[in-house]
Amino acid sequence: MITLRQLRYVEAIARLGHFGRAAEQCSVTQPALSLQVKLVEEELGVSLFERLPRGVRPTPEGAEIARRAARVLAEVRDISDFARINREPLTGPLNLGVIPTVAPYLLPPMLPLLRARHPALKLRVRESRTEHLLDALADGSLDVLLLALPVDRPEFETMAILEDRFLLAMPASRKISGKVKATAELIKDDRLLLLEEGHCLRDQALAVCDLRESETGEAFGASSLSTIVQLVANDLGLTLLPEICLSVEAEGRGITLLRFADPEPQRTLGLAWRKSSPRAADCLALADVVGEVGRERKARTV
Amino acid sequence: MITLRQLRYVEAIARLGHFGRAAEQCSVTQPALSLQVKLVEEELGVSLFERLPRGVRPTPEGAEIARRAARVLAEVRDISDFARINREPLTGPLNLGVIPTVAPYLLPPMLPLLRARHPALKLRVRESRTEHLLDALADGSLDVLLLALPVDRPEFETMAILEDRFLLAMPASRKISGKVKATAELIKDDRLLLLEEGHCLRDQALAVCDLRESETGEAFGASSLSTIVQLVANDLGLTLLPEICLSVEAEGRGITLLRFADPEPQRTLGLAWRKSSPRAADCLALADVVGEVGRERKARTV
DNA sequence: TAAAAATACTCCATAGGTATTTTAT
DNA sequence: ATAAAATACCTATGGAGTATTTTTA
Repeated sequence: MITLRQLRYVEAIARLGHFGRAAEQCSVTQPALSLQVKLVEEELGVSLFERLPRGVRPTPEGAEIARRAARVLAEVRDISDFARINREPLTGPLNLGVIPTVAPYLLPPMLPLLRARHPALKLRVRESRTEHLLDALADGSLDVLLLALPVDRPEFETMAILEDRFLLAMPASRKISGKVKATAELIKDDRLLLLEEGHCLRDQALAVCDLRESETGEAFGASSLSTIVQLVANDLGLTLLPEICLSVEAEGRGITLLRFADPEPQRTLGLAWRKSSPRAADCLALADVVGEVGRERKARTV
Repeated sequence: MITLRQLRYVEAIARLGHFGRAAEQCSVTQPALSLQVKLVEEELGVSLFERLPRGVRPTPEGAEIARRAARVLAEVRDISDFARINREPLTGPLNLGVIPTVAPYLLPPMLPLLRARHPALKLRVRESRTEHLLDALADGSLDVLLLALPVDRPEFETMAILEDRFLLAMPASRKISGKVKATAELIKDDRLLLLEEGHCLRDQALAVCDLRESETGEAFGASSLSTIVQLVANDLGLTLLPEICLSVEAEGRGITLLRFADPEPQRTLGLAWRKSSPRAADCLALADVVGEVGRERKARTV
């Protein structure tokens, strides 16, 4: 019967192409590896490695078996992680991905709070656009994402945390009664400033204004909301801002904000993780922190 | 470090709810199991089972870990299977699913051929409609399907084997010049007889005639092509027949067949299997047999 | 109190280590 | 000729068995 130890050895040898180095990485001697590999080859009745004078090369079957072994080993690691995470949520390394239209506004208050509540957490943050984050989540280089829902990949679990309303930002120079509500028509008569393509916020803003990508004309594509706010302040157009960014981007910047009439357009922020992830408990704990910070941020600005 | 043996024990105990019976199934003594479970619980720091006076119940964490263990064990079994299948394709048990509009025509010639070429193969066949077959393939109760492509599930690998043209079947009483070609219009003026809902052939026939499901009127839903052929022979309507069925269903039955004009409508028959299946080599060997039988059957009839 | 799991203790199979030989270019 | 894998042989860990005790509704 095959053992996990044997799969570890086979995987390491396939990866390194060398019994000696694999032995070192597995913290055993080379003969120990040789023996186990021999046993596996006998048990399975296939030759796993082609022995060359300067190392080994996996046979086609060996390569496939090593790939499968790697999957098995990862899942076994997941079992240990699952147990540890359930024992003590938010400890150890956690790779978090955040979209650029959320990171600058929610991370600053989140990080100290996480540090205080979960001192054993080693958070590693990556900021990137939705599409890249989803790919990284799928291949395991990220554990959990903070982004705008919905996410259409069925292999991911998601959890909505926060409704983030959109407000219309216009130059402060325009005199508007405090009672006026924003509408899509108001925007169509002016120039809508957007983030560059690939930002989900761009697509959401277009949807709010009921515009297709093709109708945007020569719309400038900014790479950050601060840039856009500067442009708006200088009367170069209008934009939509999510409320979580207001305290950072809108105060004292020479812009006026207008709430939309009900139903107010909004995006839903939440977490996403692999359904098979052992860190579901972590995600729930993280969701608490995100929700807390988000609510506090909203309260401050609307 | 956790071992596969421990995962086997944990999985068996969770499944049976009883150390003693699990020990029996694992062919070890109960104390051996108890010890290994204890080691796992210590290593993971989680209690896996709630000990009751008449057996045990998995804790929530224990249940999740047992589920993951079952996955790991299945994948390890896959590794062994993969090796065995590569050593000797088409040996051992293989669960094949076939759609009802293919099974009666390709299986009869396939089975003796498989028996002759792969005497060690223990083929188990299930005949059902596409949807059920796909579900069974997904949950592992079938290993490979013989059906009409395409299949839209990304977790399955498919391989096209055979183009199976459709011919128009009409009552022999109608006098038609041998030169006339069938067209969709010819069918619309008459009554199209179809299989009951759920058969992919029904949908394909509707597509050929450019009809929606809603336009079929009170179309009778037959459960087999032979029934339909009888109806056609008695001048109750027309139907489309795939060429692989002709030698069985069309000879001496009082119907006339009409080829379609180019491009002739057709369905593509092929195999589907889980991408992760260890039996890809089996599938290729099986594809050879299907292709051979299919070509021979077509040659006989067109 | 009775069924079932845990413990105590012994044994042995097997993984691993050291020293050495064989292999392949 | 040389790097690297295979083999020989010994050691020791840990998994399994038998007998027995403890646990819990």
